[in-house]
Amino acid sequence: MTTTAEENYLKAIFKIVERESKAANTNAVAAAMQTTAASVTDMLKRLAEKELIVYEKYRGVQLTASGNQVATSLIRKHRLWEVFLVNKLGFAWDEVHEIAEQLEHVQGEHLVKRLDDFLEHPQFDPHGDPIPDAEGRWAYRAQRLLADLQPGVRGAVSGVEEHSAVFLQYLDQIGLALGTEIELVERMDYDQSVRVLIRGQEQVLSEKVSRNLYVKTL
Amino acid sequence: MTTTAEENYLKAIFKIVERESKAANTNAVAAAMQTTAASVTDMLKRLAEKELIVYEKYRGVQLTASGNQVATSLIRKHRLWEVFLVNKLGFAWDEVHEIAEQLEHVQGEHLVKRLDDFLEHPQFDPHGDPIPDAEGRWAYRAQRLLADLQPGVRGAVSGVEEHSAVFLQYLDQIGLALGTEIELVERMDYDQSVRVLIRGQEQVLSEKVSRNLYVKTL
DNA sequence: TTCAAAATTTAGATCAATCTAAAAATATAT
DNA sequence: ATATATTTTTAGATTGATCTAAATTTTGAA
Repeated sequence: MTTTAEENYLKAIFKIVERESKAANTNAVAAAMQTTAASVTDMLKRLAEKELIVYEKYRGVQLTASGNQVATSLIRKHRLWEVFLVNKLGFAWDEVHEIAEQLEHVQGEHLVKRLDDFLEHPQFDPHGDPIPDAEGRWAYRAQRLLADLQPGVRGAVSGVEEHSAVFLQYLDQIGLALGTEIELVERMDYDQSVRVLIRGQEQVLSEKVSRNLYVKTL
Repeated sequence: MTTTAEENYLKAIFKIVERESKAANTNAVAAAMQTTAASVTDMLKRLAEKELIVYEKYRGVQLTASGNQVATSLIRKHRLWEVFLVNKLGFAWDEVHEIAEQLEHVQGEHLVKRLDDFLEHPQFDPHGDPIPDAEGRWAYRAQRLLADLQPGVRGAVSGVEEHSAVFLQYLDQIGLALGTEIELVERMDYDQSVRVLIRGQEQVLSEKVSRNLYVKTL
């Protein structure tokens, strides 16, 4: 069927198309896959041959229905395995990406279904990202970036935009986890940093943090 | 480090050397890996280059200390994942081999340790095979083939020699699982089939079955 | 609008893992 | 002990995934 390399390309293309709302170009895919544009062109030909993508030379690439199905299933598996690693094996949220990256390619009849049952059908992964269901449907998340909230608004941390270990560890350090209540006290005109209230404690978060933190308002 | 293909060769060599108590020859490895002797020779050169095996042309192959460590770790991971699949996800014992074959190659710091903790340090996998500990030590199993027991001896099923799905399903059908108590009533001179007592019911098992079933005598 | 810069593709290699067919080495049976 | 059979290795290809360097196409700025 599809190789691991092909699957990783499909996932990368899916994410680029989702983010940019247009066909993914070769360089964007190369950057995402940490490889060269030439390698990407080769792979795109193979994926087009298998009708997993629609590829027009020099014009970028999009997923076909079956390519989309493969990518969605991979994201589903990746996020379910992340829930397993954190909730069952006790990993921290910044430690699970690389392992889930491998686990998502494990094939086996009923494996995803049984894992999903075992985990009791989680809707979100440990970073707050939605887990598509078995039919590929996505849960809608009523959340906003901390950067977009008005002063005085309260909410609970519901996800992160950036997934780097260093950012996640920083959040740990300042006592922010999924579900933590947070109130935006004031946004500084000078540098767009924000004063927030976390467990009765006032703290200052940089604009960068506020642009990478999702909050579900209460 | 080592590729998945290399790891699978090391595991195959480990098992052949264990079974035959001598260097594994090319054809035996080819049979185990379901490939050609020529492919095996190629791979042996690469593995010898990496000092994972000791390979003398035309004289067979054995594992070095580091090759042995890799193979043992793979078997440990394979069997731990099988325990996970059966005990946690609810798979049957004849359904888990292929999936564990993939899971054993997943790399990740602390993954095996955390999985082992989560499973509460099982000593045996769902087929009764011993799981080497983190230092590569094997649990000793005081078990004998049903075929080697004397009439009148009672015991509990403790493992299988053959691992095929069809054999395991046959055992399910006749009500034999790990731990099931069984008594050898009589061995027939004619065809070495055995009359056994299982949960008060007498049944006849073929010689073939008796040669593939391990019993821990009481 | 044209031409240089940027993006992309093509050409030609390389590497791991495999194959078939042929050659060489080892084992075995008369 | 020698010839035949078996086992193993070598030679030469192939495939997927990658690379660098060169050629081509597209984009956008003067």
